[in-house]
Amino acid sequence: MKIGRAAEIAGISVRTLRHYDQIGLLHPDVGAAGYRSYGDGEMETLWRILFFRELGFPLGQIKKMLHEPAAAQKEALRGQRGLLTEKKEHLEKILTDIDRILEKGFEVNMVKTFDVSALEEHKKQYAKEAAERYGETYRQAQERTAHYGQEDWQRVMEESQNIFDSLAGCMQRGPDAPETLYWVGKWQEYITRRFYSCTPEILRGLGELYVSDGRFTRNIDKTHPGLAAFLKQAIDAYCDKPHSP
Amino acid sequence: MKIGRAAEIAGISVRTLRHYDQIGLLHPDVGAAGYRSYGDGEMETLWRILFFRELGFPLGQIKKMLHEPAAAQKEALRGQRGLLTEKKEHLEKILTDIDRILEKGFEVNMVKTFDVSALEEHKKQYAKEAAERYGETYRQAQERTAHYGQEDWQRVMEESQNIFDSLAGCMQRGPDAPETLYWVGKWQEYITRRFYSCTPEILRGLGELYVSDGRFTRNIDKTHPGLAAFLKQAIDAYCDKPHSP
DNA sequence: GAGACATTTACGGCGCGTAAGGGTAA
DNA sequence: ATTACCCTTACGCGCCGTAAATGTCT
Repeated sequence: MKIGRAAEIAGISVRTLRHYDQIGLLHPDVGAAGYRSYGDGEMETLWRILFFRELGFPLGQIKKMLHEPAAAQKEALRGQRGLLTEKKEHLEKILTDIDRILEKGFEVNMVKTFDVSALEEHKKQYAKEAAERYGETYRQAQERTAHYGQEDWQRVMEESQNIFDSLAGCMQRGPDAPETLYWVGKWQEYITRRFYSCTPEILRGLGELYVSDGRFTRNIDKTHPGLAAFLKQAIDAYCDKPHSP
Repeated sequence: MKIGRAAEIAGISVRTLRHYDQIGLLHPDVGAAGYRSYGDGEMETLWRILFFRELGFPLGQIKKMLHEPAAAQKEALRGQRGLLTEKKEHLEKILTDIDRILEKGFEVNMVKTFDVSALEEHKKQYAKEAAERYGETYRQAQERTAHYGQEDWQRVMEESQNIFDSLAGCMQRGPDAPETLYWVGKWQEYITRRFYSCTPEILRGLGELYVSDGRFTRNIDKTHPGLAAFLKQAIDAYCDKPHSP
């Protein structure tokens, strides 16, 4: 079978078949004139290649998987499942953002500053069980913010801006200065009042997020460059002191 | 502000900023020495660029959107929402496939041959309301196949293979030969018995899917090249005759 | 003059689509 | 000789990471 017919049967393009030959994914027999020839064996392999491709595997990995036993392939499937799940969750988060913007206006985007959902995401890398503990907190925030109107968001953001301004004013005093710690307390109180019960543990998680996740860092550093890093240190200092509730 | 500092504050790489300059997305001022200089205005623009980037917009589109009014931007957001929703649904479908394979084994993949969920997907392009009508059918199939074990699937696939073999044998007689129509009827009956009530309308939809969606075409043409196209014609002939139930 | 910054040019990676230019089979 | 295939080579897309070679500020 020549390449055109093989492509037609497989429902893919000739270019694709040549590409697979080039990257060593599927080498057909080659006749005297240089024509590629696909037999039953090649079509069977091609079939499996396209099968994995539909499941979202990159071609490089398919190349490795082809000659592995079924058990190893299932293992790869589990890995793939994890990857795709992450992608899906990421998309869901973006979709939530878009919906919120369409409903409440562009300004509401600052919500990210206290978004625990990203906290789950981040924590997964360190402690897997931690991820689920924030589920309830997340729902709490979702419920409460659902009732907020445009004006509420306006106020919410003013408040956070005030605290950030104050914290920025403390940056020379150091992250463990009494005044700094006072404003960290205010921040914790603000989140608790406006969104969800912000425990020291969650607060610490948010602090880490502020420096490790660009989206948060940007939001905080926007008006006061360097504040995110400072705030993280201040939060750590605050949580290490015995006076947190 | 020089490029390094700007990148640091924005939480992105220097390379990214230069890239944005190169593609005309964000032109900073340039000093005598060729150094790029980012002022408040540029940082504000950059901020908005990154905002849209987080929402999954391609840079090219961001470039256009930047100078549009908020209303047009919201319109773009709605479009983006649609795109991302499709991507998400695609991922969900793959995830379903993977789960089914992990549970029932690789062989079950042939299920696609009568997967109405893809039918929804396809119909969307032609008639939007049609999409929802298949929701119930889909759930029906989900429920019934949930109880199938490995052996059940074995039999299910043997049955479909038999019908396909018979249909392939009819290919010379033409798509409207009595024998062909008989086996089309068998196919409809088979789907109804095994998965969901297959109305002529759904059957017709499946027929179109067999030639328009590569995944289906491949599954059918695998053993009998050309059968997919033939089956579509036969289904059309069958549904045009008054003898369908 | 050393070191930390800045500059430019350019390849690579993914999965092919899409020419451009030319050989082969029936 | 035409037509319908086949071949190779190579650019392009999207978004930068990662050199490499060189200039500028303090």
